[in-house]
Amino acid sequence: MEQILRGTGQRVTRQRQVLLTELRRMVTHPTAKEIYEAVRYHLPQISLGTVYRNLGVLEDLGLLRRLECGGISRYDGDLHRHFHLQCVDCNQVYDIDQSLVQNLNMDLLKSQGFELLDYKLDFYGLCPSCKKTES
Amino acid sequence: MEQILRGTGQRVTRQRQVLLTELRRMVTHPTAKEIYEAVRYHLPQISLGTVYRNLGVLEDLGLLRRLECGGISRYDGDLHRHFHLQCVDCNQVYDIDQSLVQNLNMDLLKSQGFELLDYKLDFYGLCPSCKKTES
DNA sequence: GTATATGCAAACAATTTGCACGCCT
DNA sequence: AGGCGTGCAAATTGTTTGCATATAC
Repeated sequence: MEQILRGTGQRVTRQRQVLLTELRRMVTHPTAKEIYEAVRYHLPQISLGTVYRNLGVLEDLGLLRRLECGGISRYDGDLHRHFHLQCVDCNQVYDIDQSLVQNLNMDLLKSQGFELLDYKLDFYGLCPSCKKTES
Repeated sequence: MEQILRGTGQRVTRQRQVLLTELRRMVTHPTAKEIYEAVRYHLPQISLGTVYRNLGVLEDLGLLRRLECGGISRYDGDLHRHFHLQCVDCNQVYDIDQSLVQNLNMDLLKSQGFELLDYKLDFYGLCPSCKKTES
């Protein structure tokens, strides 16, 4: 992270270091406020505005990913390509390994004149525990 | 639409009829406010609150789909299965035919205990016109 | 006639922003 | 030393909600 920040003329601050460290530790796809709470444990003076600003900076640099979950943003520090399943009952977000989806043929799109930069594949359904409760 | 509404004990109002008709006519994946403007042309007294309420109702009934685009919702009246490409430059949303993505193997997920209800595949990149301007 | 839907406006919640001060380089 | 980053609080924006009235059934 430090090299990437410095490479773009931006500064390595304690707030950014702690934020990314905490996000990478969390496996729950936290919201901005949840990240704020986690970071505040180490930096009691940090503000929510700084969290939002730095989430934006780190997202632009590709150091984290933002998920759109029912109108609010959640964040993911795991950069290895994978998908998500959001439970429509408890709203928890689960990781789905990319290998479950085969033959995503990206090249075809480029032939239509689009410059393809990224993609997101999201599933919606019931997680095993909610599925049990439903019945 | 009328049968589906009545089937769930809900009423067929002029607001709902015009809203869905207008949305189906629009090919631009409009926001709630854009839909409000279009509908207001026919129903000058309609309120934005009613538009939001009815977008929710019609979405729950599966009569339209909601897209999450950079923190705000856009709506799609085209129910045939297709994907979207959002231009990261002009933010326009383009339709991508499902046939461009082959072998999306949904069955594998179910074997892990999830009840799979829906999925969304979204691409991000540059549309042909923005791609030209960039270079 | 009765319950649901509407219009209006206020409330809400997530996110952004302006500004004076602080800290990274 | 200089400028980017921060904390704080206020502003903004998309969306939701309470309530009295209107309307579909």
